[in-house]
This record gives sequence, C-alpha cells and structure tokens, in this order.
Amino acid sequence: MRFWLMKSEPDVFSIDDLARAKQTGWDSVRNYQARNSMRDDMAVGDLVLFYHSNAEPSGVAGVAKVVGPAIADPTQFDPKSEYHDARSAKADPTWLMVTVGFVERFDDVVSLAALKAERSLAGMPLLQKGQRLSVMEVSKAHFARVLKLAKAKTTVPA
DNA sequence: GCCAACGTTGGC
DNA sequence: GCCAACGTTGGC
Repeated sequence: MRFWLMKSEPDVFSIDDLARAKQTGWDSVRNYQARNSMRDDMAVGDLVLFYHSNAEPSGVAGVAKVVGPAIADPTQFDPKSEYHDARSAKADPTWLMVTVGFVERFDDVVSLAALKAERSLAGMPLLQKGQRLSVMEVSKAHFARVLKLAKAKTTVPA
C-alpha cells in the first residue's frame, strides 16, 4: 500500500466535515499531476494525511483512507459548478476523483511549523519550496513520523 | 492583502 | 515549440 497527503481548505471542507460525512468524493481537483496520482497510483486501502491549507494553523488535521477508486468527477459536467469543464466529454472524462473515508481526527493539528521543525521530515515533498500539489505521495517513514507527532491512534500496517 | 512560485493558455 | 501573460495556490 501507499501513503498520501491531500489538501483541503477547511473553510470549504475540513476533517470535521469528513467525520460527519463519513466519506466523500474528492472532487474539484483540476491539476493534471494530482489527477494522474488518483488515476494511476492510488488504491483502495491507501492511507491519507488530511491537510488543512489556508488555515489557522495550516497543517495535518487527521487521517483518511481511500475507499473508492478513481471515477469521473461529476462537477466537470455541471454547468452551474465553478468547476464545470465544457471541454470534457462524458465518454472520456478529463477529471477524476477517488472516494475518501474518515479514519481519525487529531486532537491537535500538526502545524506546518511543527512539520518544518522535525528534521526527519526535511525530505517531505510538502515541505519543499514552491510545491503546490493538492495530492502528493508520502513515504511510509514520513507518514509514520507524522502520526507519531500527532500522537495518533492510527497505526501504519507492518 | 501581498507576493513568490508554479501551471496553463494562446499568439506567433 | 517558445514564451509572455495570466490565473491559481497557499504561506505569511
């Protein structure tokens, strides 16, 4: 299995929203690299760090899990959606989404500052200058380290 | 609100 | 295919 980090603005959809909803289609991704990760590299059962961006503070707020494979993102076909894409054909959708389920909400967000202060996380893609991807892979070691910083109940399978 | 960094678009 | 202009992300 693989490990991931997915960003969401908590004003739009937070870890608490996911806890209430139990699961959600990770729609509205409009970046090809992120789409390709969902389409080609994510599998049901993979674990996800749920990251709050543009937040106070920004950081990892909990754990989620991939519970459904990449399927067409319905917002691309909705003319009323701000994510509508008139160029996308139903037979060959441009944009995809996986379904993500709730696993755990951390008692305290592991802030970006705390992640940066952790030397063993220095190689994390999230912490590299200029990166803006909303879906990115996390190594097992980095994933486990973040869980430890969060005093998480979730554990990484052996 | 500012702005650095990066992705996308479109003219040529 | 190049690259300038523009749009978006996201920390601060």
